[in-house]
Amino acid sequence: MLLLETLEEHGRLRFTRLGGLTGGISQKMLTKTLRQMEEGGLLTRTIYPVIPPKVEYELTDLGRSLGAAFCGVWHWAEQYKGEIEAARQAFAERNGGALPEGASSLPGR
Amino acid sequence: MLLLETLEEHGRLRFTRLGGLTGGISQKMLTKTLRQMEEGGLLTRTIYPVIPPKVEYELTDLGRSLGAAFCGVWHWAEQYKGEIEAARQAFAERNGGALPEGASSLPGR
DNA sequence: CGGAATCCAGATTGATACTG
DNA sequence: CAGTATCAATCTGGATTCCG
Repeated sequence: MLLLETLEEHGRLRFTRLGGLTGGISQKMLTKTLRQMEEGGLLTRTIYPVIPPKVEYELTDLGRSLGAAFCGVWHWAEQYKGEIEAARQAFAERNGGALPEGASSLPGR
Repeated sequence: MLLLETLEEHGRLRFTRLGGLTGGISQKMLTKTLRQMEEGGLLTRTIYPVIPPKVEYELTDLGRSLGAAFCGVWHWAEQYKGEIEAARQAFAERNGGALPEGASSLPGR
């Protein structure tokens, strides 16, 4: 979803730039995710046979349509982010009083 | 998403029934996922202190709103399912000719 | 019935080093 | 620059057993 977003916003991008703009993604996951998206027809991968290498990624129509489809979820998350946080607080308070130590159901980070 | 769907369709459901209707989910994942959804405020968990035990799950307004938000993605998947499959075929043919054995990029089953 | 606890194989991911 | 290769640490989810 993040890559979809970045590519929607910036259009055609090179590997390193794409990684930088997306942020917080390792080079390995970037490669893997891009390949998967290419395989699924969500984007095109264009290789320029030059030195140093240059590879550009760009969403296909299919990719853009998926981005559009995710808009609803995107907005939902934005809109109810606070509500979810509140629900979590309430939940933790409800039955989180005496946890066996380090039992935060949601991973830290 | 599957649980969201099932609960949207059938309303208030008991644990075992919910698992059965959803299909293909282990008891462990069912429990875990339901707890996470409860924690996020997507559903309510109602315990009836009877024997044998009886617990019912029902979406909250927040949960239903998420279900609605996913509609776009749901439709997208339905609509472009074939296109994706075709893209994968093309991809496999493009550079899948001489794979080092057992290199199907997508996990089989 | 609705879980919790335990075990474990396999998948995911980050970190690191190497390359044309 | 745009990867690939490899190792190690998690994390995941299924299967199974036990319990009030």
